[in-house]
Amino acid sequence: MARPKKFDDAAGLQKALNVFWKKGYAGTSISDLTASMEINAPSLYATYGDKHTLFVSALQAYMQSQHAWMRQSVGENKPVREIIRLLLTSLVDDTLADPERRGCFMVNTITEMANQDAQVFTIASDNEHRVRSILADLIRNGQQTGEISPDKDADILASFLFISFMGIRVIAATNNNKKHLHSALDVILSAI
Amino acid sequence: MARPKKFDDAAGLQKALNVFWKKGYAGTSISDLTASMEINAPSLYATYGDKHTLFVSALQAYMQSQHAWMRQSVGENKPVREIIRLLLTSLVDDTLADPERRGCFMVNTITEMANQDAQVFTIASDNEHRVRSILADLIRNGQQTGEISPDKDADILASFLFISFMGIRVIAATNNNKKHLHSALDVILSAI
DNA sequence: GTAGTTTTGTATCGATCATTACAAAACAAT
DNA sequence: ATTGTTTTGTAATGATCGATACAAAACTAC
Repeated sequence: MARPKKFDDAAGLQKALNVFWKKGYAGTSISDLTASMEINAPSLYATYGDKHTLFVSALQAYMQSQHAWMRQSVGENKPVREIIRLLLTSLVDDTLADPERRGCFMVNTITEMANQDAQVFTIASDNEHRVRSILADLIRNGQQTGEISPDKDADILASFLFISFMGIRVIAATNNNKKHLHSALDVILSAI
Repeated sequence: MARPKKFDDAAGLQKALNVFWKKGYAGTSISDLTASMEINAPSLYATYGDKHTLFVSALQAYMQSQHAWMRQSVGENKPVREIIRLLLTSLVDDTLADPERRGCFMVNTITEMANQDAQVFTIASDNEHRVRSILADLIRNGQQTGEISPDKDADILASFLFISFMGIRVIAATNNNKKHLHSALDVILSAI
């Protein structure tokens, strides 16, 4: 019926995501994208729309993978405190393991664009609500099992954890002392 | 001896800082800068060097003002816990008070450039060391007065606080619920 | 007022930006 | 083999990018 595509849409989106993640929105050119995705500009525009549309698609794909990781971790059959520790430690370890030290694509996008781009702002707000919700459910879970004091406000604790998540992602850009960061995680856990 | 300048160097640098703060490095054009600073491109280049040099100057000016604010707060004759609370609350309040919601210029710069720009990386690392040092001294102070347990590691607590600082700056970009954020500060303080 | 010095304004440099016209190419259906 | 459809590659669009050449302008010193 027609000439077949020689590239995979989802794989191309992932390539674009990696470029945006490394260089940011304004710092990424269409040339950067076409080079990494190994497609021509017309194919890029026909498949993904313009630069901003492609960026939003990449950001949403990233967000979904993050939520999936978090939900999977939260769903494991382990003590709640251990799950929180695993979330924190793998956040540190994964951030330090990236040879390009790109931090968190969502954090990078928030600090670059949330104050200028209404669509990005909406996505970031939505992300915050969802992550806080997942964390609050986890904490309520721990309150039911007796691991966490029922006197504490689960929503507030979730916000505290969310702040810690964001902070870790920023710190790990300049501090790669894993032992030291892990010690800081103990302090975070002591507040839960 | 020569034609006099019609603008103030320091004021121009502050204008440039505000533009970079709002739009980021890659998102700011020379036109943006000359428009805000109300000077011509040749004057800009003659006075501040090229775009990157000007950016670094702006970043260092911002960093120094932040350190000055922090040192002044830390030096006040108040209980240590109260000082920490004041640091945290004014961090939240100031971030929310900015009508442009620009967050923290240092955080924005780290997430945009620390993985790509060696000079920015060095400045960010230096900033981290200095701030952590100020916070660690403050905590050791509190340990001497008996406000903070001497069993705790002041350097680790300082890192924890630094993480919280960075996280707050990111969160406040999408969450402007002051009451809720202040409640999260209670959790932070409970860990000290 | 003239000479010397530095800043200013204008105008422009080549390079790159995001985006698209257009036609050749590659397939399926007939 | 021809037709119809979609993707591809090439090439180019006007706009803007960071950075500068050049000369008029504005001051001081003499």
